[in-house]
Amino acid sequence: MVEDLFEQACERLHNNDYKVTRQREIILYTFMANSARHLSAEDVFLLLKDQHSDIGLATVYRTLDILSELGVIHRNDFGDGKYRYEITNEDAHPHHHHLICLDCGSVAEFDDYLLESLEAQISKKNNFKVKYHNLKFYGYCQKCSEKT
Amino acid sequence: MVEDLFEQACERLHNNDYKVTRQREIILYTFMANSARHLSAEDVFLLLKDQHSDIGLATVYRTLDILSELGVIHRNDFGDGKYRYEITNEDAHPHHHHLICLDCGSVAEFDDYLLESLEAQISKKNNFKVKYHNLKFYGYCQKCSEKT
DNA sequence: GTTGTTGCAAAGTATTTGCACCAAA
DNA sequence: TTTGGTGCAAATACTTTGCAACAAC
Repeated sequence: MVEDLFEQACERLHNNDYKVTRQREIILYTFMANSARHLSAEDVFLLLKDQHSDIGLATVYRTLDILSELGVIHRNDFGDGKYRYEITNEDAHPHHHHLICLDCGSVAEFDDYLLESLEAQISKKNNFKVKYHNLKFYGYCQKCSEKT
Repeated sequence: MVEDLFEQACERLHNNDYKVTRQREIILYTFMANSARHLSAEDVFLLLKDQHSDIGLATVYRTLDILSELGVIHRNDFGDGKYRYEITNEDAHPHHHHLICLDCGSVAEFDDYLLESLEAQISKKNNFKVKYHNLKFYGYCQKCSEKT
């Protein structure tokens, strides 16, 4: 299962004339090992610092670009000034959206099940070919609600 | 109607111990005169350049911060690396969401009418106090679809 | 008069790029 | 061997900040 994800990612790199380099493998593994988190480029870089201090920040940025272009990881913008990425795993963790706490910044998730029909309506009404959508709820998580 | 918007904005400034300065008035008028657009800080600055070249870019940024904090304008992030603002006008142009073209970057709008119930569900299920939501559809506008 | 505001230039933050060297296929 | 990838440092893009002069109330 986990190997599948990795193999799939390598295949996509191949198919798009990208090489499977040591750096890309390591970054991929980092995402697989942190599938519950939403990592920024800096986060990834810091996670690598101990074991793989030779990998530069620019390489991390370049790899994140490629992997998200290929759909291997998904790029999120939670409005905190940097992109955050998570590995795409439609089997174990299908398409979902985010609940972002305005107080502590924590990010929770919820499944996406009723945007499909809305997407179809929108497409028709506006002559707009929807490729994907992005839904975010901002508010206060339980912890932060209780503080007040 | 238009004066109302302006008066309301000034009132909110007052109520929050902000002064109603010449610069803030001018920037407000700029938004009212461009209500159909989604202006970045740079856009506003350039619109002012001819008639009001004395207003600095930093002032524009500071004013946009305050006005969006007060809800007079609304801050959007369409993923092109800068924030874009539009004036809030619940009467003439109620709460809405955006269709962003992945090709030409144009932004169209659609009304928001069915997210309310979803919001309630989410709140209950996740113990999360939703304050607001943000829905974006990415895809191709009619023009760009026809090019291919 | 008091206090918040302004313009400017400098600093900050996230990201991208040029280039010589290096490694995957 | 060919072609794309890498690390580094410099560059870029957007935004924020320190500060002395200034304007709203």
